[in-house]
Amino acid sequence: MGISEDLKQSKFPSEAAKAVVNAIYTGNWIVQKQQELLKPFGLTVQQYNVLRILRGQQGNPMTVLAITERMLDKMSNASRLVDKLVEKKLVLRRECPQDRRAVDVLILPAGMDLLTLVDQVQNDWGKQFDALGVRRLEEMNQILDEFRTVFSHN
Amino acid sequence: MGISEDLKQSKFPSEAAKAVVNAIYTGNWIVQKQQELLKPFGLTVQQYNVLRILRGQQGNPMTVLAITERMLDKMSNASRLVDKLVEKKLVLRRECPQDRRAVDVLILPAGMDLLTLVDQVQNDWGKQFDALGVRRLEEMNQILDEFRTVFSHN
DNA sequence: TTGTATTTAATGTAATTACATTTAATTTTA
DNA sequence: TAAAATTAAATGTAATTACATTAAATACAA
Repeated sequence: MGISEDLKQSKFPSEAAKAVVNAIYTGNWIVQKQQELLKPFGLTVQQYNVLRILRGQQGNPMTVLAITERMLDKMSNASRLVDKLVEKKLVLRRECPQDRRAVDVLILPAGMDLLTLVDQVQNDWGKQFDALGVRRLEEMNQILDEFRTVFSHN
Repeated sequence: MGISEDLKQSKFPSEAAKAVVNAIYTGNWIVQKQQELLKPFGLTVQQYNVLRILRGQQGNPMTVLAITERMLDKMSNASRLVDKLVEKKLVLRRECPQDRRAVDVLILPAGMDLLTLVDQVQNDWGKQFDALGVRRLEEMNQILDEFRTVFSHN
């Protein structure tokens, strides 16, 4: 039931190559599930991610740059994501008084309310991973961190 | 140097929630690196992935559907990816004689040659993961497989 | 100060992706 | 067989993403 079966690929050039493929595949697999869950709420995964980041600031505003630093996908355009969320009236955008180049973004009550709804669904889904046990999940986090930090010198 | 620092998020609702975020982040992190490496060759990550799948068939043709089954991102449109590869003259598309609904796709010598070039760069990059040790990489693959199969009953 | 460099965000655009629909071929069923 | 259902791929489209450029504000250096 591993990656070999999922991708119908019996062998890999190395265990490292397999791990690379496995990590990408697992990430995509999760994102696709989340996408499904978010669809009824009219949110993309990226928009959801930005909303959660804003909530994490407990009502304090964040600049677009600060949001980008916390995003899972560094490539995506936070400016346009915020645009969409403003359109949906889930967040507020206003000029930052300290630095007029920057823009403060704040989550609105409607955004918080939507997150509350979405979280219920996402948490129900995520709960199933508890079956792995905290010990095993810690191990997974540890190993993924290690994997990325092989490159810390780059 | 873990996920907490990378995303500047000090705590997570649960170890499972952290693992979900970590898996997505790690997958994106790898894809971004690959993207960079592929750029000089004019290939997207998805196109590269399709080429490798075709090479894996050792010269045998594959239908578009068979390609889709092996793709890392099941969502993407193999038909259009093949289009791009045909445009670049890296693969050949022809009607499948057994089933005229289907289409056979074959990698061309030019495609193989390009892969050889790209592989050198990708392998150099991937080689650094060997520092983790085969044992540790096996553990990573095992744990990611487990993570996905918590849901095998869905 | 003034000119230069840097920072922050927005924008233009081309390409890609998501998703639904269509077309054509094959398989199943009545 | 003929009609209906299913399968495989292509296509239309709207949204999103990648990436370069621009615009505006601030910081820095001569």
